[in-house]
Amino acid sequence: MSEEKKSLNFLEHIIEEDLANGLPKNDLRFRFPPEPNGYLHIGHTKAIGISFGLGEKYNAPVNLRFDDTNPAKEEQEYVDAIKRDVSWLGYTWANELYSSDYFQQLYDWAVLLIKEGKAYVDSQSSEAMAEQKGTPTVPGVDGPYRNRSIEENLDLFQRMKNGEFNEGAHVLRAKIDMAHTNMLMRDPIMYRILKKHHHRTGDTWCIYPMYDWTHGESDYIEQISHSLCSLEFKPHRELYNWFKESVYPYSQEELPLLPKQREFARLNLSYTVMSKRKLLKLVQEGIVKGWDDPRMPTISGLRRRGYTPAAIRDFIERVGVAKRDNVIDVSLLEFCIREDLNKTAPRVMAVLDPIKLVIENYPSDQVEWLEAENNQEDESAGFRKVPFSKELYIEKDDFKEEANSKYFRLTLGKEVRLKNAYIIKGESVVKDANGNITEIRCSYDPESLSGSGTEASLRKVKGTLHWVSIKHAVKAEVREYDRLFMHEAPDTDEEKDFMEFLNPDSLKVIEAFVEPSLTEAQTGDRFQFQRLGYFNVDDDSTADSLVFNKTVGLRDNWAKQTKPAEPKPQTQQKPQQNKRPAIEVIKQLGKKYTNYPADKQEKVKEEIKMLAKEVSYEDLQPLFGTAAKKVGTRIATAIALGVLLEQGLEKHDDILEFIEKAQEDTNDILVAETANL
RNA sequence: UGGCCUAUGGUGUAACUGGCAACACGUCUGAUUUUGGUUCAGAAGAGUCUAGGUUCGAGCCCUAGUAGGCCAACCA
Repeated sequence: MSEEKKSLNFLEHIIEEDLANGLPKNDLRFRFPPEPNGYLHIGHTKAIGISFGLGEKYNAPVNLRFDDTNPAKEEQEYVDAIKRDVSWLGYTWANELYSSDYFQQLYDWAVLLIKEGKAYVDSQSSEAMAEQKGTPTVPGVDGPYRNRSIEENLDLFQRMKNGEFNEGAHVLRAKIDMAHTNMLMRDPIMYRILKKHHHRTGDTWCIYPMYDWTHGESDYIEQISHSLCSLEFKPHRELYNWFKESVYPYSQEELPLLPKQREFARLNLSYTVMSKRKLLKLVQEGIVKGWDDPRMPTISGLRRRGYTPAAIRDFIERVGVAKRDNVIDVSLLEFCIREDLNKTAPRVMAVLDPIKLVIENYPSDQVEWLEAENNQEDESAGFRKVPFSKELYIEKDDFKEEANSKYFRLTLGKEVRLKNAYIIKGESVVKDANGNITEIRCSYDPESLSGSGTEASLRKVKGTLHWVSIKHAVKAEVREYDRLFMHEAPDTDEEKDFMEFLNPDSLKVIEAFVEPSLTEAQTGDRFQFQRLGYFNVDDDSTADSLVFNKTVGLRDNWAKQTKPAEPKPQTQQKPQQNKRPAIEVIKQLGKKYTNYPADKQEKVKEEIKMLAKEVSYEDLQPLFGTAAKKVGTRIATAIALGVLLEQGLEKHDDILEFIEKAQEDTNDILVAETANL
């Protein structure tokens, strides 16, 4: 009875392999190590989901460890926000820990490293050190303090710790190799003097350890088995290993397990940015109202926007884990939240862009409280009452004086159903002096009440409209959001700053009318405004002035048909394809050539001819040797060759040979293309 | 002119130690529907960056290219 096995991602493969090679399952331990210098965003959720997800999968502890080694940037406010966000997502950490808890241990180990000659105090300016460090292509050179005596190093380091020196006077460096191809191995700094107050250790320390030294050893101290981080830390792995192996002999009795760092590609989401620095800029420049602005990709922003933890976790699951750079389409995130909310959100009626509808044959003073189902996807959701009367608001978009048969909504002379109420027929319109419609007049069929079971009520009409009784309508502010940036990957453009792609219309504030039941709604409550989308009650909402956020719209096939004009944003052009040499493109086009239908082949052929004009004989020549079975490539070569010959290329022997072989081929196209060369 | 990493439909991820490329989103049909939603049925779309090699057989292995990413903070 094997449940179909879910395929593993590469991290799970690594763990399975370690387990198979004898790592006890009980030794599995993970960690999520945020620096408390900003708010968590959806990108972090991936890292959280990976490590906490693995913890859940293998029933292993996951530590929440604050990587707080830089007192200049870190604050308690961020610690609190991070804890709140991780909890909100529904994860439970085994221990709440701080790198700063290990400062003493780190210091003790550093002293031992100095004694072994593996670390030294450097007393140069940062500029001088940077110069000696070299560049990726130029090896570094040793600095003048590199070979200080162990005694001097010990003395200096001790005095650094005691606060005898000013910031910048000295640093402690690991002594590795200034000419190493990995720049991180060129005697990396382990400690710097920082006379700053730390949010946890106060003024106890005036030297603070750097990331590489701290992070790996914190993993080691916590006996983390798999330390998972994003790809940009790949080069750090070598140093991570150097440090941990250097320290291992000191503590192998108490700390037998050496952690293993592995790296995955971080998440990018289309039409937004995903770096704390850039998000902070949006906050500081007032582009958004704060870290929790519903347009922000922060966890707190998504939460305020109405996203659910379940939807976000589902999203992370679907996104997968691998090692290549990626840009996830927001439509996947939207799919996840719709899927969750569709099952759980109560339906209500709200009109965002109202126009008055008068039912001429409905008694002026009559009010009916009609039965409305709260959620047809959830039987337990029950029913509520909505008031109906002679004068209603409907959506402006839901009426046209005349329209073709594809338009299912209200027109003059046609019937539609009012959701939960009656079938109506458009009769006439009232216009102002400028010809704008100010009022729609209709008649209703008193026999057609929803759910009454009468023959009239069962009549099929093509459209159903939502509405709200004017007399009973409640005013509410609705905030509609659009993407923050116009560019799919705003921070990848080489010339333009990401701020240049800001969408000026990312927020639209609307005065809407909602059904009266919504006066009961509490902050955070989520609803489906029928036919419109999902909305939640914003933090700014009060009892007498409701504020809603639009979480996400419903899928809308009608809108797609109406304006297919929206040009597919050009941004999907792969930058690589733009810069690719013509010959490369020709090869690619050729490869698929034989699969294309005839008309497409014509097009591709023209394209190849265009490209061939940029190709030299030297480019093309190697393709003459293309394997016989790769017919497409040979066809493309033939087409391109034709262009070159036309331009006066001489027929070398290898060209003749190529043509000769092609003529003998069984593929008609190839034969035809080479026939008149 | 250096080192490291990556390359599979529009997007993202699969394909157990080589066996004629799967799933999801998106797109497009059709059915159902008192939400142009949901649900259901179906379709299109990749010969796996290129070339060569090993093999009976390569997305997986080897070689050489090409393209993209990361690396020069007393940040993490």
